[in-house]
Amino acid sequence: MSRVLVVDDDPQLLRALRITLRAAGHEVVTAADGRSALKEAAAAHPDVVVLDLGLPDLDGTEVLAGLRPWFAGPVLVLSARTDSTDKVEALDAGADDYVTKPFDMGELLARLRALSRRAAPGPDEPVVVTDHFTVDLAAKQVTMDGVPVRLTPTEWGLLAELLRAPGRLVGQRQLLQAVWGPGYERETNYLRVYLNQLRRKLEPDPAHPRYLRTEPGMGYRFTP
Amino acid sequence: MSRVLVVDDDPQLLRALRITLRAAGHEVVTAADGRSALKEAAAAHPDVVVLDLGLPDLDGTEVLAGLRPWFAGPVLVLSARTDSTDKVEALDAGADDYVTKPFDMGELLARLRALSRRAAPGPDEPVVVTDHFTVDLAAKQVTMDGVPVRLTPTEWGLLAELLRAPGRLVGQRQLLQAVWGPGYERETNYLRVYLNQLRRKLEPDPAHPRYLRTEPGMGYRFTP
DNA sequence: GCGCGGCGTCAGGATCCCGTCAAGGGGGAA
DNA sequence: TTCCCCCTTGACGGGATCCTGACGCCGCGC
Repeated sequence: MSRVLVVDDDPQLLRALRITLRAAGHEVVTAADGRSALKEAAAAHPDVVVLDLGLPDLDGTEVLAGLRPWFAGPVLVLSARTDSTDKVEALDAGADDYVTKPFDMGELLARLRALSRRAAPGPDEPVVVTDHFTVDLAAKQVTMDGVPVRLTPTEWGLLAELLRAPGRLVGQRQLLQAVWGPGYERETNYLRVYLNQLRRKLEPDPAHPRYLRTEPGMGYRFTP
Repeated sequence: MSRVLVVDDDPQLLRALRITLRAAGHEVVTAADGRSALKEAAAAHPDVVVLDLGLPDLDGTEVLAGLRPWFAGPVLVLSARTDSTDKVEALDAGADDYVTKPFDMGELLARLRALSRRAAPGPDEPVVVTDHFTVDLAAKQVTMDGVPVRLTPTEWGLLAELLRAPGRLVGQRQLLQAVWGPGYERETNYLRVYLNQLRRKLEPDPAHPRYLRTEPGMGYRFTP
């Protein structure tokens, strides 16, 4: 049916999830910590990720942050923490659903079905190539003519959000919310400043953008 | 930001939701029972629906069933029932998320944000093709012979409203209200000006419109 | 033939939006 | 501590977009 990456450090729960998901017709890949989770995700190209927030090495939100720039599929977060601030944090960091432990297996499967229904058909190719520069979303690296280009975290977030939907127009609100978080939807200055910086670093002619184009009054668009 | 339809029979909760959602920058439409929910959904074209399962007239799943054939946006279900079989049932009936009452407002908003993030690539057909031009609603892009055509936000609003009902007549009042908002129903000048611009950009012979036709005294019609 | 309402067309000015630059502040590294 | 990088914020000029009014045309009814 689809490939699921399960990330959890509890071997017992991992085993139970593997059996249940297999029985439901999924192919299962597992990881027990954050680093191997990111590695497995890049290597196995899963359709869905089930992610436990309580990992030994990395914080769950760090894994989410490492995943989201290039992984377009749904991420379902598992956690023992029932506090709603934790939920809000994880959801805003890019999670699509949040289930508290202990949970019912049937419900988990139903939530996965609901998420898969919405699955973006876009190919989550971790590397974007143009005539002038190459962006490796998974490795967080940009190169022009083989020379690496240094981007600040904010520049990177903005670029990643634009590259996730090549050719599609991305509204300024969506960009602001994705990069700066909810509550910054009005700060369109930020977009102007950072788009300018990105264009200076990536565009062959920053005054006449070819890749990072502006649609006045609506948003921005990355055209390959 | 986006239009939310809230369906609940508890006036107090309805009021709280309305206030919270407004504060978060959403436009709010409400309904207190299943039948008016379906009517409102058809009339107001919401982006998201928040649906209480315990309604006086219809069962929540019936509302879902009535909504889903044509409504592609996210539906978040509210319910007092915590049993996981209820959750599975609702999720498999087409709900995208299931929150049990009582719930935290911040969490609800975060879940709505997560759902809206996914909303863009709908399962419906977001591309309209004619012999002379192609309109990609999701990417907000128009092309003629492969060459992109730039439209202003107002032109987009008008075109999108006309394309939502291919072949059907759209009244001027409906167009004005959809694009300029309530209170502009008399400004038929606007329609003349912007229809003119659209025709100049899209029609092969702007003087004799083939796709964006006028019905004198009634409105306009897009004929594929 | 005549008047009238609705529509298409055009152009000008006000307003909003975008690109650009530079200065200030905060946090992390040396 | 000091330094440096990055983020934020404000200001300004130029350009695009929107609104507005005017004019002429056409079809309809009288």
